[in-house]
Amino acid sequence: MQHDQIRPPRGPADPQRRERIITATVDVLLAHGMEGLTHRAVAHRAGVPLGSTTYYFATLDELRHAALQRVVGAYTGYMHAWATELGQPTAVELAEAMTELVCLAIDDFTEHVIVDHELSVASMRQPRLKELACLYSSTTVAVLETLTTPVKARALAAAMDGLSLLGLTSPEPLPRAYVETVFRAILTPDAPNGPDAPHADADTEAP
Amino acid sequence: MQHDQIRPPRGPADPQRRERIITATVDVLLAHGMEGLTHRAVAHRAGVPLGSTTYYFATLDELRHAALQRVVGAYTGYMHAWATELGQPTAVELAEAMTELVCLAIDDFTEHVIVDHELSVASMRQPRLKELACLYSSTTVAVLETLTTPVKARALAAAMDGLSLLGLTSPEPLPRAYVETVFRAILTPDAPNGPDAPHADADTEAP
DNA sequence: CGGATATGTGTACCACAGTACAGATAAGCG
DNA sequence: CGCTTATCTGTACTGTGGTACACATATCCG
Repeated sequence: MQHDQIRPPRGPADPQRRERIITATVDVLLAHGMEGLTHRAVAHRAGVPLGSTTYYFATLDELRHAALQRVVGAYTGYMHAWATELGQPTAVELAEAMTELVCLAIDDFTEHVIVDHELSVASMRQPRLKELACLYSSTTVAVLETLTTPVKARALAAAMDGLSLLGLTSPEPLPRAYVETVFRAILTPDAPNGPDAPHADADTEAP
Repeated sequence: MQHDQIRPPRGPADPQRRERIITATVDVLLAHGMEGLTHRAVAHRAGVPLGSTTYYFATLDELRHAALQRVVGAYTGYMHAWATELGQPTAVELAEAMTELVCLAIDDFTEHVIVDHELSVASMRQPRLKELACLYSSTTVAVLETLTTPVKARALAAAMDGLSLLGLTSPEPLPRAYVETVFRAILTPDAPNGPDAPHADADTEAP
């Protein structure tokens, strides 16, 4: 406190250490979920001493929050890019794209989606997580609203969450046709499709 | 082992003790979630000594499983009764009934629904819970299939899960109109409703 | 009624994990 | 080059919680 120092008193030896800790935290979350997130697991993963994790983040809550922020950020970024690439799809195209999206999420981004759901559920009992969970859910609706009408966007968003939940819950993989019929039911009027008569391959029993 | 005893060697002093422990476990789950489920909390709640909880259930997993079974059972029972009472609704009636159902779930059965979601999410990392989580999700679809076409039933089920997730996640209560438009989007063809032009009051921003 | 056996419980052990903090280390300055 | 000060880390403390298990208690049979 001598010279009214304004700049940070000293630069840290490894300026990326904080970042690496967050990254490691995300990795631990993906691998073991909220339940498995511990200071020690993060420290091990990041290759830093245990003390570092509490040095850069006062409490485990803070650390978790920082990591979840990054996860949600990845989601919002991904979704915006996805929508941009889609342009102005027709109803059928959108149904197809959403099917692709959900199947990809379940198959290739399993851990990410699981963490997203864990965040949502955790936010139900921990108000401190509400904000992030809301950002997540509102992003979906906001992005879909650029592709269809507001009402359908809501329905699609809800269905998307429900389907990914189902896909990750059921032991067998969710049939692609199953997913697609749901989105078509929302996006295309009954008439063109036949009054709901299911496609031959779309009638697989719900797992 | 003297007389080849076949009947259970002796009746327990309090034959309802086991049941009371399960009930207490459910209560703890409702109040504090999976995270907060501990032997001690259950014992306290049930008014039994700590040892009892491990006496009747070898492990915490077992206890949790028994309690979740009861929660899911309550859900399936409720849903079947709900569908029975509905009879053969029109599309509009069904949309209304589902709106009522979701709003009621969020407002009056909050803790129950939260536990349901906790079960679903937990089952993603714990295969031992898959079976129960599946029973839960498949019940919804099965019940709805008695009220509408299979494809719409799936869409409704997915949307229902997504909406309750959203309702429990968002800080402000989910507007009733918001919920209803989603179900109407699935259940009623575009034409009669106007091509998706939202109702005046149904356009509340997503929370 | 007394002993044998099933039934139930209080206590203690152990592992895990969040966090505090005394010290170690390194950077700047005179 | 040594002192001061900020930066970092190893270790230890503490609370929590699952589970084991030695004892207590109750039932039944002879």
